[in-house]
Amino acid sequence: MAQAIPSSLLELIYLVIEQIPAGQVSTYGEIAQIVGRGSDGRMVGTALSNLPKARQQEVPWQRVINREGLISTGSARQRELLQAEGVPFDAQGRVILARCRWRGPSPEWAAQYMVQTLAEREEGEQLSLF
DNA sequence: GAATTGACGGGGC
DNA sequence: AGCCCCGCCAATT
Repeated sequence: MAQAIPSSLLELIYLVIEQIPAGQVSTYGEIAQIVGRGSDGRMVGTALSNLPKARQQEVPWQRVINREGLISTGSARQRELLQAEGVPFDAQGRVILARCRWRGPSPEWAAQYMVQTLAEREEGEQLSLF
């Protein structure tokens, strides 16, 4: 088995974010949904705002954006990193979530760390193809 | 220990 | 689309 389940909520949040593949993104709310344990989007935001400098190299913080597809920090640096990974943006500068949203951890991984998987999105989430 | 803050989200208008 | 209010709760002060 890989590593132990983090005892601290912040560490677990970091661990989940580390699972997001390059080129894909997730939202604060979804990370919280996966982590469970009563966490919510704000906590994920708090966790990232407190992300130690040392961890910035292992936690892909840039792949977590808000539900609007906007970069909450307004950081140009964050956008550059995402574009470099191939994350699609629309003309309004919003990430096209319909095309690069992370589907969440595999059932196996989720079971191993006792976290949740994302519910299937049956909605016809507008495939804003323009 | 109490009050405040916040890289959020959903719902109502 | 935009705006406002409210809940949620760890971290900070």
